[in-house]
Amino acid sequence: MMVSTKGRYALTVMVDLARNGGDGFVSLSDIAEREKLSMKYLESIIAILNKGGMLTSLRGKNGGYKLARRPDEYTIDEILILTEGTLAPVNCIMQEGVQCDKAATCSTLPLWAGLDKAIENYLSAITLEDIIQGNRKKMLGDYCESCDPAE
Amino acid sequence: MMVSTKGRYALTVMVDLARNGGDGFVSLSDIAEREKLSMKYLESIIAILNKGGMLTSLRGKNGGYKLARRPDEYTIDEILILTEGTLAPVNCIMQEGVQCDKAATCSTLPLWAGLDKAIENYLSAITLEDIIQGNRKKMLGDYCESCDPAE
DNA sequence: CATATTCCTACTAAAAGAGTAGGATTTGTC
DNA sequence: GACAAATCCTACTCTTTTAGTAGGAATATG
Repeated sequence: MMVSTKGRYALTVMVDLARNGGDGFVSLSDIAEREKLSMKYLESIIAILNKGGMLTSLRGKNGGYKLARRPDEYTIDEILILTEGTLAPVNCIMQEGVQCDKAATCSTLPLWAGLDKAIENYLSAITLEDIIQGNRKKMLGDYCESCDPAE
Repeated sequence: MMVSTKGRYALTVMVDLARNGGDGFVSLSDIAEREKLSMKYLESIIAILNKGGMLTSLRGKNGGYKLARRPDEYTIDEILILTEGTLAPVNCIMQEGVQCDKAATCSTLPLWAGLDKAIENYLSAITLEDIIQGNRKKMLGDYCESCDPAE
């Protein structure tokens, strides 16, 4: 499993904020209730989003969170990488510098690199806005059965 | 991480067999030595490949394993699904029947479904033969720097 | 000052990941 | 028939990750 509940719930929170945010701040308890998720757990997840600059927050009564940018300015890629740490499908493909010592001669490495690219490709082409618009064509591509054939 | 050492080593074993197999049987100790992997661990991995019909085996002295088909008849997809159980990037996208109870209204589900398809698409288009041929163009696509621009 | 909120640290239980250990069984060779 | 080399099989262990929970401090509003 590449994306854990951490990344999934983070995305859910972002979508919820995009939908229910508007100008004001949305409290975490509201989000947790709407999405039927543990507020305590969401706390730890939203902290990552907040520290990563994805949100702005306000403490105290009537406080809460709101998106730092417009929904179309977030790619799914960056949300998931921030919360999951990496989206690499294998350990071979982690950070820039350090590589497996067999990397130079490894015949399967190009496969993993290609898979990594395919995933990044897909997830960086979709934005929060696409999700709240329900842009199934963009998300499901050729596999979308309920998409208008004309674009 | 979507693919663990189990899937990675399984692929390594398959590639090794494709390269060093020929007609005869190759012993696991040979493979482990060549690939510098724990033979005991490989034992449990190759058992999955064997039971899954990917290999034929011969017990006793001079025994070993060999591929059940030609290298171009194995997709990477099927090797990894057999050994990993699933390649689904999230828990939401597991088996056919059972789904999350929020599936009907979940706005992020199409994203996960699309990601799943993108992964399957990539991995089912590549065969063992592509790997042993070092077909970087196919594996790395547009990101391949050392690929011939003409085809 | 009471209350609703974010913020912060620490803890825990279960599952998955990455092997190890030991031996039973089979088969070819001397 | 004994031996050696191999697959086959069951069980165990240690570590890391996952998925939370618990409790309280800091802050802002009415």
